[in-house]
Amino acid sequence: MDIQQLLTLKVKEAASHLFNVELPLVEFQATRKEFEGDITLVVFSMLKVIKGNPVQIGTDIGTYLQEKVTEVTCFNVVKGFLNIVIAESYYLDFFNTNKTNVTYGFVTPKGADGVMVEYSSPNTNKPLHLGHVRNNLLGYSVAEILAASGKNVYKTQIINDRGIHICKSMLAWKKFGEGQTPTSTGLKGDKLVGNYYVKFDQEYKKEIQSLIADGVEVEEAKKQAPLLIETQEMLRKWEAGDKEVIALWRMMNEWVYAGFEETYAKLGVSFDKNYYESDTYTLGKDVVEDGLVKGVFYKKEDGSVWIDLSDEGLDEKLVLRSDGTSVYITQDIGTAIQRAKDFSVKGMVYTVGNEQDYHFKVLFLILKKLGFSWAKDLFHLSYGMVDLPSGKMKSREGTVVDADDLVDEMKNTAEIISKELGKLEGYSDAQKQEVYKTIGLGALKYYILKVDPKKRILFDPKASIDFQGNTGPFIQYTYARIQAIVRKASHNQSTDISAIKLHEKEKELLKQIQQYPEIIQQAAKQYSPALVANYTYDLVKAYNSFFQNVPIFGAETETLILFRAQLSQWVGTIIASGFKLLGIHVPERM
RNA sequence: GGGCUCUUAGCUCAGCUGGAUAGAGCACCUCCCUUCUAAGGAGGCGGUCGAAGGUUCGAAUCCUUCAGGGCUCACCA
Repeated sequence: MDIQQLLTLKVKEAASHLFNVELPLVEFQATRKEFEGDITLVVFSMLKVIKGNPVQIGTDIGTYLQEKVTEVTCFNVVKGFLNIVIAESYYLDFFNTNKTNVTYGFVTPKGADGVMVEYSSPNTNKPLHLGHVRNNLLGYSVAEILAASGKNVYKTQIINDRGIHICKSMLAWKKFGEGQTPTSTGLKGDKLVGNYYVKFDQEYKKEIQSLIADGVEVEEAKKQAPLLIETQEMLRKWEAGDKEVIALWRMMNEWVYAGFEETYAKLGVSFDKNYYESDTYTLGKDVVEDGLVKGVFYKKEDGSVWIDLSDEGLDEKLVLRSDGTSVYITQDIGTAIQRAKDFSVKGMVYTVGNEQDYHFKVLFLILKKLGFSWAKDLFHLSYGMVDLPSGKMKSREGTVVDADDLVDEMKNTAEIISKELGKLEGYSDAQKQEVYKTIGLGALKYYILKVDPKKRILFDPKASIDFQGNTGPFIQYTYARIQAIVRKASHNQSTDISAIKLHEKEKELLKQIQQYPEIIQQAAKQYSPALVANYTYDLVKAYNSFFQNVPIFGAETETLILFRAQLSQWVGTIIASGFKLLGIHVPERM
């Protein structure tokens, strides 16, 4: 039990003892710097239950706490705030009992409390770009955070490997590709296929122009263009299982998967299971039948099936076309049910951009109406778009920021700065490259994850990513600095530190560390890596201030040296732990 | 037009269920490397929290209206 929990109990006890009332909630906050104290009870919020003068009430409760709680040494009351001073022995105890606990802050998963996190879910017709990068980093990090908070987590993606858009790149390759392969061109498979997707669009536009020149109306020209007709024909063949088309589709998809694997490895993300839309796109139809029987859905005269959500403030939504084929949401219904069977999970998290907010609202509602008990535990991890200074990324206009290029660029920048500073003497080239990669990726990941997922990010590839201030490298640097201390320190763990007088900066650090478990829980509850990022930053700021103002190896006594070195080491461990939750590595030197 | 969402310092962002004088970083200006890594530290400058009302002991936070930005409202995915 931490001090806040203990005090909460005792304040309730005081209220019932002194004022004969039951307190519904007790509100604490950190004491502001300008006042004496460690933790502050907000008396104002209790006035609804306890009538009287807040200063008097605060004083009465303070007196009670000082008498009954050994950790409380003294207190003061300012207006409606009761500032409580906690004994140093409490912080030293906290240090001694937790400093070597490697899973400090983590809750071990128990039982079948599983949750599935879906993220990435790319199309196989073009390479991953900046938008996917945000998606991947968010999904991966949320999965890590949920796992740390005590859940069994399964990471998945659903690969959109079929449909008219996939046929476009296939057709373009067939017509204009001249047998090019990743091996023959030296291109990554996803890049090669992406080029043909672009090629399709170019040729398609040419055909439209020439039709228009022949006097065809614009809309009509778009429909009549031979390339489009051929693509539609190809899709029909694919659905019919045409051997030649399927073989082409398999081959090109394999190229893309190899390319994606490379990018995922570069980003440091991974999945426990992949789903493929080509396997799942027929799912959900039987559920619609089921829902019809239950009266959740209804059929219109033309045979199409709908759900009426106007009671919920939404519209009517189509779930099956009049020709009996399924739409996007039909598949999602089927896939969700499939997954609930595959892994017996309680919750599912969908990492998908906020342009699909409405879709997921509808999806979750339908699943609830169909009566699935797990439907209440579904969550759409909705995030804002990543915009460029020039506006939205458009693949057709070539303004996309490619994921691979971006990572490489970050690494190069890290390399340039690192070489200027020249702190890696003695490292082999391979070790140096590893450090550059760690720093470059750290900068990118932190930059994206420190922002609240809901907010959109304006990304300026040239100016956005810094290496100073509230950045990944700043935090990594602090870690590297601490490791220098750890290397130098003696590793005697058993010195009695109970007589130490804590420095203000040390106490500050211990208070910060104490918050870590709660931060993980909050971040999990809110699905927000940003909370972890900002916490880590605050911790590092507090450490740097300590580092610069308090001598470690120059301390007066051996005990003090050891304590400070161990405290440093612990801070380092928590930095590494927090960063791991963000999917960011930390370097031993930089 | 309906729905959802965002707007905090010149720029990028914190600010958790309403709590003390709204906080960081970047940029700009001062200082600090014969001490453990200066990718650092100490300080300064900079704010009518988009606007106006309301709720109350107290509002950046909750409610209403308005302005501006984004997304969305397909028998596309």
